[in-house]
Amino acid sequence: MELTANKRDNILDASLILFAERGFDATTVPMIAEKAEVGAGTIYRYFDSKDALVNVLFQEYVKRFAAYMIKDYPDSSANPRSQFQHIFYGMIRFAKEHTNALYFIDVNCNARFLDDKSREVFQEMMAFLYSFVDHGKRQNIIRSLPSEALIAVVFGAFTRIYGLIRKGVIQETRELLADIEQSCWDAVRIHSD
Amino acid sequence: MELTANKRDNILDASLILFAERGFDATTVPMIAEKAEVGAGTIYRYFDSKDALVNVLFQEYVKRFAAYMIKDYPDSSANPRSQFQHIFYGMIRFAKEHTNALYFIDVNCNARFLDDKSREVFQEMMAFLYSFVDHGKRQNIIRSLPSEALIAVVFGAFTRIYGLIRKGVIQETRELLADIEQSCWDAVRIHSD
DNA sequence: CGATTCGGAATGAACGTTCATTCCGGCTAT
DNA sequence: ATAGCCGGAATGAACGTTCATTCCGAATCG
Repeated sequence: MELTANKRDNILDASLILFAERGFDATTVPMIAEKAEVGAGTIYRYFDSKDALVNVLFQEYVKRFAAYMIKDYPDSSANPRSQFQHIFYGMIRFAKEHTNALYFIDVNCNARFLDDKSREVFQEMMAFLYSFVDHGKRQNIIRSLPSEALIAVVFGAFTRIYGLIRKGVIQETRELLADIEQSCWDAVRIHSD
Repeated sequence: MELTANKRDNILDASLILFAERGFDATTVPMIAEKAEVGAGTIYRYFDSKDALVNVLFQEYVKRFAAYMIKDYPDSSANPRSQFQHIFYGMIRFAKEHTNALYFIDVNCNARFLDDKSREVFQEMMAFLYSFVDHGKRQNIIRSLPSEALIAVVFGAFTRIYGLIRKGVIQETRELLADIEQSCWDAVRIHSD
């Protein structure tokens, strides 16, 4: 039982690293098998196909990502500034622990191989972000731009930064992250000056 | 001669669309041939390999992108605010005319299939942006974050926005673009309030 | 308690398919 | 007429997937 669960996890872990490093199409099943230290056929004991595998992986991590942001989220009586901070630090915690997963989600969230379930799980996560943005816009604290655009700005900036951290170009320090958070907030908030 | 140049261009145009839509690995040479309305073998009359083709395409468009930003760039006596605006509107002009190319460059600027020349051309473009950021930091107008991070924030936000425009999720209006420009500037500048 | 049987998990060689690339017969333009 | 460009069938490598076989621990029997 232990070993069984372990192999499945080994396959998922190996896939995530390879998909993040090389992309889905450039990763072959034998590559995954080698990294997971299982036979190529074993992968098909746990997953119907390479496509099914990537979808399981995607859904798994999108759900976790959403959980990081939603956990202890200040309710709608809280001010947008602290809600933003909560979401952003949730993203940071996820990114710290699952840097490859963040990159994998980011690159593949519109990929052609995603099935309906994967798209649905992703949209659920986005719906949460829309509700936050709309709340802030109603209070005249967040810029009145399309919600998609505001989310794109923050998400784009954030994933890029973690791309640089992933590659070792910049160091992930508390100060840097605090500054980036402020920078992203300044991008979406309405300014008085 | 006319026809010859035309075929080469057809191949490049078809490749750009397909690489942007499906990605490099999921685009086959016969697909390119069909879209370009040439035989598969003809592609190899103009390019050594699929890899060589994608590198030519990448370098071509990175150079054009850089040209859009650098043309009429205000010299270092100008203030960073107007320099930023110039760069940003250069990016917008490029993105408007070559939306697929922007997406293609963005997604593939770290791809494993890029050769030394492609990386060099890309780095040249980045060097220009570094010099702008450093200039602004020295004048205490731009946040003292790593230049890579500041560029990533703006670039990440910008390419995401054009991703949405490309997909038709949001409309590309003069007002939206002006707001996004302001939003990105607010992300990198030092605030007085 | 050791020997034997058993069943499902694991394997990797082999399969059909599809890829990037080559090659050559025919077509075009002069 | 013919030189050279062109197209698409041919090719071999590599892909995702399958399946006959091996392996291994638990259950059963003597």
